[in-house]
Amino acid sequence: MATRGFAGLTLRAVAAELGATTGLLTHYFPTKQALVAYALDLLEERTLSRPRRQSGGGLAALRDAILDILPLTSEARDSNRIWVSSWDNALADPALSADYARKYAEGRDRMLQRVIAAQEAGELPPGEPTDLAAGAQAFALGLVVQALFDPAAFPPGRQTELLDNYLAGLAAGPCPISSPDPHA
Amino acid sequence: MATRGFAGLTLRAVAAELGATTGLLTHYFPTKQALVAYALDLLEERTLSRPRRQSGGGLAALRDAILDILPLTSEARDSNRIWVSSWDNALADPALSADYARKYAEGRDRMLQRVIAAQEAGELPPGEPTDLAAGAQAFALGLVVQALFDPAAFPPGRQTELLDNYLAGLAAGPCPISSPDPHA
DNA sequence: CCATTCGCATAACAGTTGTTACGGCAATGT
DNA sequence: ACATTGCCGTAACAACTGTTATGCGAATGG
Repeated sequence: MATRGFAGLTLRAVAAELGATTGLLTHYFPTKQALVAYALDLLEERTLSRPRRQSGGGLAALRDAILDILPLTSEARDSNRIWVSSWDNALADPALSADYARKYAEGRDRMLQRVIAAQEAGELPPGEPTDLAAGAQAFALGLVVQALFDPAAFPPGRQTELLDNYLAGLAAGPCPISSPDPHA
Repeated sequence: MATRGFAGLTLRAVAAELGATTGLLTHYFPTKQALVAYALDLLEERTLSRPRRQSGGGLAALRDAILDILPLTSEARDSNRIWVSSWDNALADPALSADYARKYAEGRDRMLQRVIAAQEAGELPPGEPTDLAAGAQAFALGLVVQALFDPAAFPPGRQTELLDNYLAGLAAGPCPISSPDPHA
């Protein structure tokens, strides 16, 4: 199921996996889209309510948030696999696209709170925190994609190494260099 | 085509877009997978041979490389849209997955060369350049995904702003903090 | 203990998919 | 001018899709 791709996700396949038939599925879901929507909601809820890392406040909390996203375990890999596969379907439907946009905006908000906390703790230099939050989520998402396609090149240790390097750069870095001013 | 998703990419739809029928397609391609493989190869070649930004060496070159990836124009948005949509199909086939892994490894190599050049020019602090390259591509990929789902929140100006902030952090930052040494 | 309702399997349905076979039409070579 | 070749449209094919209709068996309620 997590290995056959979104295109191979057919009602009969799901029913077979459940040891049931299509009758059950059509009895509980009016349409297939409703089923996949429910399944993805369930996946999101499950991963969100999964025991989260909580090794500290400030920068460590930001690190934890990203670690909770990365495919470091086989379970997390499957989740990300399904999620990435669902992007095709989501991009084809404007309503679903808006839903996904909202989800990622919420993700950035979660990052934002931790970025602000880290800044207040002095672990991150000042600077527009929303930019840092968006950048952190971009880093996480991009690393997820690369790790999914090349698990051998991105074992858990490598992923955390890259993350720690990224965070170290953030901590030492971003003096707010305003973009070159055309008129001056 | 770029808007109907990968699942809606049917032989008859492609033929209709071409003003032809399925006979033409089956005459030139033994199977559908061969067609999409050719189409994606063509897309890759076209975007790779597209006029690339070249505003300078070192860090500016790295910036250019990422700008060439981001969906800053409608054309680039369509390319990225198709590319992201193809991930579902690619993840379902191990051989295709390996192909994609190779492609992204090549992308990291392109980043790597520019990272090294920037380091030699003193525009980036020393540190493992392969890590920076992987991080830069992760940042680019993740920003692509977020921008595709929420174009309103990530207009071109916002994307370049985030990129410049990221690069500024890189330039000021990464003093090579080795990860905590267990035995010492 | 019987009537009723509900849950779900069975089966049929129309539509679409990739693929294959066939035939005509135009270009080409002699 | 004629035969031949290859291009490609037409149409058929089997397989499979989501969805709908039907019916049986068990649980439920009086």
